[in-house]
Amino acid sequence: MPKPTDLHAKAAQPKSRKPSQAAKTPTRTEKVHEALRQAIIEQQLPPSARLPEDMIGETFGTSRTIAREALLRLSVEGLVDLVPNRGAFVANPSLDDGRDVFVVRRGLERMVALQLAGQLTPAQITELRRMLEQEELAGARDEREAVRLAGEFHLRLAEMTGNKVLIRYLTETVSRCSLVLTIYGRPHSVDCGIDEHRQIIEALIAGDKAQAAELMEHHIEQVAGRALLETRKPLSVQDVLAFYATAIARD
Amino acid sequence: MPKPTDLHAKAAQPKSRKPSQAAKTPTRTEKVHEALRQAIIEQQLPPSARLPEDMIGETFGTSRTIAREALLRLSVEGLVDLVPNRGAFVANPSLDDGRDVFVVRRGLERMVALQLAGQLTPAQITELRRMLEQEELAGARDEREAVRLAGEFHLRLAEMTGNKVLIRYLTETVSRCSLVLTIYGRPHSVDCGIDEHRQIIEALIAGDKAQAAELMEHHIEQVAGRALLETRKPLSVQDVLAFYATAIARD
DNA sequence: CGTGTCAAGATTGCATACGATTTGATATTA
DNA sequence: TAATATCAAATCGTATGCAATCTTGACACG
Repeated sequence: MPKPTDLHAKAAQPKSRKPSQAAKTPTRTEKVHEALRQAIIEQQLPPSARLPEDMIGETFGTSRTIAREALLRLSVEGLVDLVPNRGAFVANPSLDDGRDVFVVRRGLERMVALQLAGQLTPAQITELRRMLEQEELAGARDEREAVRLAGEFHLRLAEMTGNKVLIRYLTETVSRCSLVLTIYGRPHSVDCGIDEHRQIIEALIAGDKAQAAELMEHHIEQVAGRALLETRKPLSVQDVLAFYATAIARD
Repeated sequence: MPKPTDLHAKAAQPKSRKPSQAAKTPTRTEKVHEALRQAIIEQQLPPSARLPEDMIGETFGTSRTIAREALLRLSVEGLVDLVPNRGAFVANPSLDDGRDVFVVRRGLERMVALQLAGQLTPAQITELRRMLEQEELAGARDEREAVRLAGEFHLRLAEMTGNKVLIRYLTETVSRCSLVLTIYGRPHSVDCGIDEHRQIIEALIAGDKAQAAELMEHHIEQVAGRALLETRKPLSVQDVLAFYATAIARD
């Protein structure tokens, strides 16, 4: 590779307006991205559904360019499969893929717990307690809301670490876990045991790192177990075929 | 939000050609993406360097469209900062950002160790041993090569878990760690202690999960420590200003 | 009746055009 | 001189067009 001397621009400081920029990012791409994201994890779009750029553009009143960018972002998040020259599809992770996501999520949540134990501010504690109440309130009544709140809880914890990388990865894996659960989970049992959440908070407040990490891992294990261990639902056609395919592939 | 009933396409199976597709993905976007990635983590492009779409397109003989897509991908990897209406810049993570990346990487590497301990096949073991030899060989002589091999080692371990999510996240964090080290590390000390690598492999073979995890975490800690603890290099202008900015922002 | 071929249609890959935004320099004014 | 207004250059945001590629279904053939 030739040294791209052309690219050696002088290092200009990108006016890092970290404090101010937070407010606005309502770019059209973001909008479409978020909308699709929601649609997917709320099961409005079934796994493997086609997502042609044209149609998305039309639906949102923009051009293919925007749709394309949103799809690209979704594909790196793992919510969309981008097949070259074929188009975009809502991801349809195999059971194994699902397990992988949960494994990583468990590890990430463990990091959150370790980092937060004994570090919560009073304000954060009251906020978490309030979220817990809301969960209880919605729990019995509104299924969809309960699921949303449960996810929110985990995300909020991640945010409290202040670790941007951790936040992004956890956000992604939570989304993907939702998708996996819509495929393999039972029709929305309350995915998160509220009591488990409470225990976790207590451990975090107590500052018992080991205990908090343990509880958190166990909690995720539970959620995963409810869905993935019991292979109630029939496997998708893809899974079945994939099984035979790999069996055959052994040369 | 109106229910996008239009989007309810019938679920078409995207011919998941998992076995075959692995070979080809020489799309132009990928090429540019990879080239820029290399250039960045090999310090050919200094942090905060401008990366205008036009210029990149010209340099690689394609249009802005390609450059744009590559930059977008790089930005989600955290190697590039994308400032709306201003353009793309090589990322210039702050010291805190750097620490965050290392924290997450440590956790991810721990997952790798836990999952691999006692699970390595004989073929994998010999491969790892061979890599170790190569590292020793290059170690004293070629700095750049040594760094590359060290990264390779960690990536290869991740790949052996077979966990796609873990692989992706670790790939990303390794890249970002490289970038951080180019900013805050001393001019390329051999970033990975080869002996530490050897110990890790032994623990993995022995199947001692706790020991392997411990060694791995310690190893990453070492690498991070070599760079981040000792704030030898002066902080970047951004860091300094950010410090004063937050001091002032306290209203 | 199963299979191979091929053309039409659908959809993406990529390039290009044009308006919008930002920036920095220059001119203007108190 | 210092502050401000104005303008031109650079660069991005977005839409759109055309060629390349893939899919599908019809049709001929064995």
